[in-house]
Amino acid sequence: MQRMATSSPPQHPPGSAAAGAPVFSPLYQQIKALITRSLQSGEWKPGELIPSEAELATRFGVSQGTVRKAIDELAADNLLMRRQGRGTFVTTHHEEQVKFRFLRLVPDDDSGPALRMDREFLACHRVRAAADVARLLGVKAGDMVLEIRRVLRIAGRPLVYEDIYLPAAPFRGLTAERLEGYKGPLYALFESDFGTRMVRAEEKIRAVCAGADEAGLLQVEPGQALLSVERLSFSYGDQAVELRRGLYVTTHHHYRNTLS
Amino acid sequence: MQRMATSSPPQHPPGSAAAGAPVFSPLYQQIKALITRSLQSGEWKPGELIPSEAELATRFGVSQGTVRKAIDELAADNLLMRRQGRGTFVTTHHEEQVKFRFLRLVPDDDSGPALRMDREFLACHRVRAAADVARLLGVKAGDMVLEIRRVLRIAGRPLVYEDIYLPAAPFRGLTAERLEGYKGPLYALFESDFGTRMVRAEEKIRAVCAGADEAGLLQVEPGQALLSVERLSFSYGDQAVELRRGLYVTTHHHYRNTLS
DNA sequence: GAGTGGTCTAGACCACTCC
DNA sequence: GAGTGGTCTAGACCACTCA
Repeated sequence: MQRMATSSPPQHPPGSAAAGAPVFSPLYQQIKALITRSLQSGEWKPGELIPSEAELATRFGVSQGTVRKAIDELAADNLLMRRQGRGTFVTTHHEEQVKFRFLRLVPDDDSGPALRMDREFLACHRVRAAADVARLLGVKAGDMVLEIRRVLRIAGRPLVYEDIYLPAAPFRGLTAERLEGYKGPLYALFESDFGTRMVRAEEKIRAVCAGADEAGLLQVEPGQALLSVERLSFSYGDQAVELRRGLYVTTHHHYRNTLS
Repeated sequence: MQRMATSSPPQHPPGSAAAGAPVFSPLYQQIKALITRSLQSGEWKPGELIPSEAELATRFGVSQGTVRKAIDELAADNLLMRRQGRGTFVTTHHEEQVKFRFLRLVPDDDSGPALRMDREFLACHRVRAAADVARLLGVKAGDMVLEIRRVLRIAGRPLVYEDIYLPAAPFRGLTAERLEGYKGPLYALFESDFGTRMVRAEEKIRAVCAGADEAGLLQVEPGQALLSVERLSFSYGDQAVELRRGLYVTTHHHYRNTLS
């Protein structure tokens, strides 16, 4: 492994990242990129054990400490999971603990046992992407996208209505039947069946009043306040692969966030 | 520095943290605790430079690498800030970049220049804590707390209404006049005048309909949907020191969150 | 007991900031 | 050039898991 030198002319003023300047890149960042590439290419699949630190150090020709630092950061980003004595594993959405990494809605009274969430799929069809959807997903306006609509219920009461958009190409073959038959989280299905792992997401949250349609779907009064959550999810390499527009009923649940 | 041994009887079954078992504590965690204590005691004040890694290593009798790992974690928790070539500084709320660490409301169209936020204080008085407020702040119901009410405006339009509760004791001397005269963020004032640093916070977010009073204060129609944000802020040692109930107008702004 | 990640050390050298 | 944090190495030992 070659270190990227701060090559020849040290002409650019200190502190300024001059245009196109060959900036210093630490070795462990390069290792991190190599590991990420192996994850992306499917060399190590979600849930699997990756080679030991010593093995990777040999493979990349660096010290174990350098591999360690790379893995540290990937673990901090939730791409890998370390387990002392066992090894380092690729993170997966098929795991109890990770189930609520993306849905941040929790019961106001969380003392009782966690209730099972029921899902009803209302639609799953191909449509042409509207301009805003296309822009966010990084496809051309009018390109085909998959649209999924569903309602989540808890103890029979509607809690969430979601409108989900996926680029058609990578999710070819995703049908209503497949959705109905699948038990786990949607992101686990995407991971298993389509090799697309959601790694990161950004949400825009606002309060809106329920319109007639939404009120009907969520069994609330028209005009009731609902939490509107627009989520853009990214896979490896910061590629946007899902747009989700949700309406949450927050009468007995709330969106939980931690600031630090 | 003594390492905490996994003391005598290794009787508890592996993997289970048996009651009161003297668990293994790495050296760097102990160093981290010592540094935190110095921060809490005011030995190093917000904005100040702390001793160099080498100096701390000597003081604590450990290697620089161990101090480094401790500082790494404190920096990740936003308690310290490293600056290559200059040193390590205590984080402070008096800094441009940190201004919006806690207020996550951003304009829908963030292309224009950031607009200045105007503040109007509606109240600042001592009241007896209601049961729920007392519980969250960790004081006894009926104890005195400080209540501050304010409205934030942007370009003259009301954006946020907040009802803030502080335990009376540590904030003795905080008056309406002091609030009016202060330019920076509230958390910067708390830090400078009362030695209380907000380090972490938890928010519960829901959607509510504006009542008559709230609609008046925020200049919206009664019944309009508002974002309700209840924030509990913590200082060093996970001590709750502020409860804030806010209502955000999200017609041209949204709450931004990142999931990973 | 072998293998894994986790901690700790000591030392070298690099990049950055400031005088 | 002195001082700081940032990177990288090599090696020792520890805690944990599993066979």
